[in-house]
Formats: sequence, C-alpha cells, structure tokens
Amino acid sequence: MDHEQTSSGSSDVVPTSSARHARITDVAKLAGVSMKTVSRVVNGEAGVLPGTRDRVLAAVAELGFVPDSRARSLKRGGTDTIGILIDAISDPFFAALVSVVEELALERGLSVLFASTGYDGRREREQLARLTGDRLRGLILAPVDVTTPELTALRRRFPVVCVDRAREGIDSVVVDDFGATVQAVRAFVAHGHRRIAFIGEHTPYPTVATRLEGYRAALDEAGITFDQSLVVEQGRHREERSLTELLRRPDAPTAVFSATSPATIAVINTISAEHLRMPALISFGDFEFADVFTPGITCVDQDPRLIGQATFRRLLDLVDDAAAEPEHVVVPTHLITRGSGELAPDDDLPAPIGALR
Amino acid sequence: MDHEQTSSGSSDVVPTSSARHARITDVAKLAGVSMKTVSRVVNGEAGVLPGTRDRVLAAVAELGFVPDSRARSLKRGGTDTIGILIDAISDPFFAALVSVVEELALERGLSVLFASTGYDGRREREQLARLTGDRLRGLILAPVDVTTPELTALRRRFPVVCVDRAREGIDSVVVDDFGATVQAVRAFVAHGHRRIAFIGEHTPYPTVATRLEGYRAALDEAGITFDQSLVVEQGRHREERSLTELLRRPDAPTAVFSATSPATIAVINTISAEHLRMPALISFGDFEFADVFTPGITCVDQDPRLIGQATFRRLLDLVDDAAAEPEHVVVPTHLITRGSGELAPDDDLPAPIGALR
DNA sequence: CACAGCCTTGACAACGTTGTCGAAGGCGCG
DNA sequence: CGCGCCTTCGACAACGTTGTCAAGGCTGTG
Repeated sequence: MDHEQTSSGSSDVVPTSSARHARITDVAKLAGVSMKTVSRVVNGEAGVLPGTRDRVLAAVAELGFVPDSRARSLKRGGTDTIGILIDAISDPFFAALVSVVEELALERGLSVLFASTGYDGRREREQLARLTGDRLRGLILAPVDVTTPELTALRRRFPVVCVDRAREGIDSVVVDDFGATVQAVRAFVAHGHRRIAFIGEHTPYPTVATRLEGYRAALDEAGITFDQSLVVEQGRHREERSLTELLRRPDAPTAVFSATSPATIAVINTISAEHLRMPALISFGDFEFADVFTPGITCVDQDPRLIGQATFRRLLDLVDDAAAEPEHVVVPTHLITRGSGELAPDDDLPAPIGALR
Repeated sequence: MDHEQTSSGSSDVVPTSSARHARITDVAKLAGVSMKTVSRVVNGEAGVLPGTRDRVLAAVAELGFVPDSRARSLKRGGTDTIGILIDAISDPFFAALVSVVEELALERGLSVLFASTGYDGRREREQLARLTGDRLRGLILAPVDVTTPELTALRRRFPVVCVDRAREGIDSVVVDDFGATVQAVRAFVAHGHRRIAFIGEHTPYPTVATRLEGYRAALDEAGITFDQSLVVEQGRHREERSLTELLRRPDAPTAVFSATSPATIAVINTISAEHLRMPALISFGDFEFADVFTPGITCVDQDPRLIGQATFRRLLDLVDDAAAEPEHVVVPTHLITRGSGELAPDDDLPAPIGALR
C-alpha cells in the first residue's frame, strides 16, 4: 500500500491545510476496527492483538493521525499544560527561568504556555484571565499587582507558585534578598570600606526594598551611619543624573552595591562615560559580561536554574497534593568573586572600565 | 445579594482546588436560564434582554465561571493558540523575538505555546509532535533538522512560518546574511583594511555559512585574496585556542568580522585576557553591552523586533489565506556604528577592551 | 381582529476523545 | 462435551461548549 498521495477525491493542486485533520474515526474505518481500539493502540494500552495493533499503526501512519489534545484533555479532565507568567522574557533572569522550567516540563511531557506582564498590572490580570480559561495543570508566576485573594481564587482552580516575589498564603520561591545583601556589604566592610553606596531601581516590587533593608542592617552592624545621599534609586527609564552626581562628588563612595543588573549596567556605563575611577562594585544578579571586564564584576548569584528547579518541583508537589500548606522556599545565593568586589578603598584604578583610550 | 461566602453546603476548611470549576450549566441553573443564554452573554452576542444579561452576569461572578477554552475551541473548530519553537530562550535574539510575538499575539487575543529545541534535532521532532496535537492556529519555528517534507506535512494542519532559517517551499522570514556581511566587509576595506578575519561559530545552520560567502564575495570585489588562515570557526563549547593564535600572530588581522554574538564575546574576551591590541571589529548581531565599551562595538543589527513583526504578520496572512504561495521575507539590516568598526589599520590602541589596569 | 414578522429564549446535537460496560470468542478443566 | 473464565474488541455516553433550529411572546399593520 502506497502511503504517498492520499487520494481524497478532490483535485486540489496543493493540499495546503484545507483537508481536515484525520480523526480517530477515520483511522478506525481504515483499519477496520472501532475507535476505541484505535484509542487503545494510540495510548499504548494493553489488550490489543499484535496483528490488530499493526493494522491500526499502519492506518495512523497513512493518515498522519495525531490525537487532538483538546478533546483528550477535555475528556480526561486534566491538561498537560503549565502556564508561566513573568515580567518580560527580555530579562535574562526570566529567560533562564523559563528555559529551565520548559526543560523540566518537557521531561514530564508537559507543554508550557508562555505569557508576560510587561511589568503592567492591567496586562497581568488580562493574562491571568486568559490562563484561567486554559485549565492549566499549574501556574508559575512572578506577581505584579495581583493580590493574595485573587491568587487564592486562582489557587482553587490549579496549583500556583509565585517566583521571585512572594505573596502571603501562596507558595513561593524567592531568593534571600536580605541575607545576600548583608553578605555583600559585610564584604565591603571587611575590605575597609566606609562610604558604601546603594544603587537601586525604582520598581513596584519589594525585592529592591528588601535589599535596601539588608544594606542598612549591615551598615548598622558595622557601626556605619546610614547616609541617604549615598542611596540612588533610579526609575526604569529615567536619566541617571543623580547617579553621575554621586559618583563624581569629591567624597564619592569607595564601594558601590548595585541592587539589580540594569542598575549595574548603569553604573558601569556612567563610570565608563565619565572616565571616573573604579569603585569597588558588587552587583545583585549575575550578567553575561560580568567576567569580560578587568577586574571582573563581583556578583551576588541568584541562580535562575536553581530557582527554576525549586519552583517546578514545588509546582509538581502541589499537583500531587493540592491541599498542601503553602511553603515559602528561599533559594540560597552565593557571591561570585571576580575582583571588582574585592577592591580596597585606596586602590588606585584610574582607567575606567571598558575604556580603550 | 452578597457575593462573598458562596455557601455550598459542604464544610471544607480550605477550598483548595477540590471543588470542580463551575460549568456553564451551573451558571444557567443559578441564573434560571438555559446554557445557551449563558453562552450568549459570555460571548457578548446580541439578543439578550438587559435584565436576563444582568442575572447571568451576576451568576457568572458568584460562581467565578470562566469558560473552558478547550471545550470552546473543540466546538468552534479553531484554537486561539500559536506555537513558537526556537533554539533556546537564553539566546537574546530569540528572547526578543518571543517577546514581540507574544505581545502581538496578546493584542489579538492569542495565547503563545512556547517550546525550544536546545539545538537538538531529536528534541525538535519531539516538540513538533507535541505541538501538532495542540491543533495550533499557527506555528513559528526556527528549524533545526526538520526537513521540507516534514514541514509540508505540518503545513497541512496549520500555517507554518520559519524564522531565521529558511526552508524551501515554506514561508520564512530571514535576515540578509549575505548582503549585511558584504556591507560590513566593504566598510573595513573602505577604512583601508586588507587583513580581515572572519570569526564564525560551528553551527548546523547555514546562516554562518552564508555570512562566510558574503565575506568572500566582498573580498573578491575588493581584489583581496581569500586566506583560509584568517577564518576561525569555533565550536559551541570548544576552546578558543585557534582564535588566540590568530589574534596573537605577528601579521594579525587589523580587522575582525565576527559572525555571531557569542563569537564576538569570545573575541572580546580573548583580546581582554591576552592584553592584545584592538583590531577593528564588527559583530553580526547586536548585544546588550555593545555600547559599554570604548569605543562601542559596531554591530550589524538584525532587529529581532522587526523580524518578529514580519513573522507574525506573515503567519496571520496565512491564517486568512491558507493556500497562499510561500513567501520568503528578507528583513533589512543596518550597521550600527559605534566606533570599533571604524578603526583604521594603523590606529594604535594598546589598551585592551574592558581592561582596568 | 387576524396574521406576519421580529425578538428572545431554549432543546438538542455535535466537536474528538476516552471511560464504562458488555458481548463474542477461545481455551482450560471437570 | 459443557461450563466458566479470560482475552479482545466494540457500542455508547460523556467531558463543556457552541451552532442550528424552532418555539413562544410580542408588536405592528391591514
């Protein structure tokens, strides 16, 4: 039997997506069995004679039959899709997170429905509404504006795990913002720094605020008085005048703690553009080019792979036990020392980072 | 009527995802209408009395009813989901691509099913098989190993658009690899360079090969003899010994064309680590830190946003007209001059890029 | 006042699949 | 040789939704 040129009676020149997909009944008819038997073969159930199975498989191949996952999941009462809702995939942190989650999902035969909020609460709600209709197996999300009650309502439909930002009463996987920052500032102190700046980013999330708290706590611990003028929180797209001013003033900080990767980039840009001397620098969040510079940029590593694994694992746990008590997982961080964080206050480093002349 | 505290009779302590979702019949019963009327209200169809509509909406709100998109799409015979299958989301190019596509999809009420191949043909086929079962509205993919016949078969099920890499007979959106490379090399020649290196990456895709062809063509055009020793194609994770050797030799190239972003990073790393003098450098593919260096890295910009828009538009065209002849869209590129590409052969640039001391 | 026509609503089937149950046939054993 | 069991298979209903069609009430007009 030729399996090319399925003659369907019509004389289409090019069979471009006009012919409906083969259904299970088509396969059944061709193989001379019932749909149920086809179903059995396709799903690898036992109790089908080898001969029958072969005939069915031949028919499946000939017609190019692929079971309709919608009908399947509708009947079975469970989807094979998990959703992931994040700020933006252009953020390398989330890119890595999605990457890990998709990988793990694939291992378990799950599909990943991707959605992003663009840091926008309205869009977040839109996306959540859409995702709800999709009857997911579970949802991973980095919450923006969505409140605990809303998430609790969602939680009744399918397991939900928050990532990067926690919500009371909902499972979450976050990083130890406070502790990691304390650790970084302690390192500065240990190297003799006293004027330590905090460069943040104005976000609607508490992560940066928590890091700021850690910064203050570590200063307290070292007996250093908190100085508001050493703190710069820049807007997402705001100009960096205050940052420049801070780094150029006579008593410029000898050490800079940068609370996010974008902030770090801004710092490096500023130092480079203004030909300033290099302060000690630690960045919260690793980034691709951190080791291209000399010295490399010391980073607090919030390993997205680790976070992704923990998040996915927790989601699966919840799939198995929907009534489990909410758990808040804190993924440990560690300092990747590359040089920039280990500079002493009096290190003379006239050449600006990234400069050529 | 209170819409808090839905008294359902049972005395669950925590209603964690145990209660089944409200179905359209539940809403109908509560509102005292037929399911069809609920369907009409939910879908915004005309011909429902305001009073009836209000009662239905109240019932919908009380039960937290969200229509099941699987049943809906099954009945309607069309999904609201498009698939996107790419190499890896950790590649910033694809991250940006997915970002744009998702944005455009959202505007049209479409969901995005995300999948990646990890540059692996086996995994690609696995993913394609899964996606097929999902009865997509359309699929965007960066083909790895999949052949034209396979894609043609897929094409019968739903529209398919290839991105970044073309396949004969299938719609595609690519970048002008050849032309852009010619343009870059011409710029080098115009600045007086004669020893121009080509740093590629060993990929299974023809993109790099096409760029190499452009490189050779531009050399020919300028009357420069092709020199194989100036071409380095490094493996994905291979050591960069040959690159180092090339850049360190006495007659090192005065200009370097780097065919991919990773290759560019390798070049910069090498220059930085080996404290070499800075050659003129043009990178195929922009990257985040390109303007942090001094001078900034001149790049051939293959704008993922543009590519994403073109791809999505083409996909929608195909959704409307499934029988359309395959089209091959070539998205124009342009050179972003930042300094590194405009260096002359005799420019003395002793300080290595990214160096501090 | 009768009848046509519109507006609103509902009963029913169907989308493609799988779970349930029962039927038919073969085989072993008494 | 007959009975019962196991194996293999099929008919049917159902998952939750929407499209089709028709019923019923109401209005307008001759």
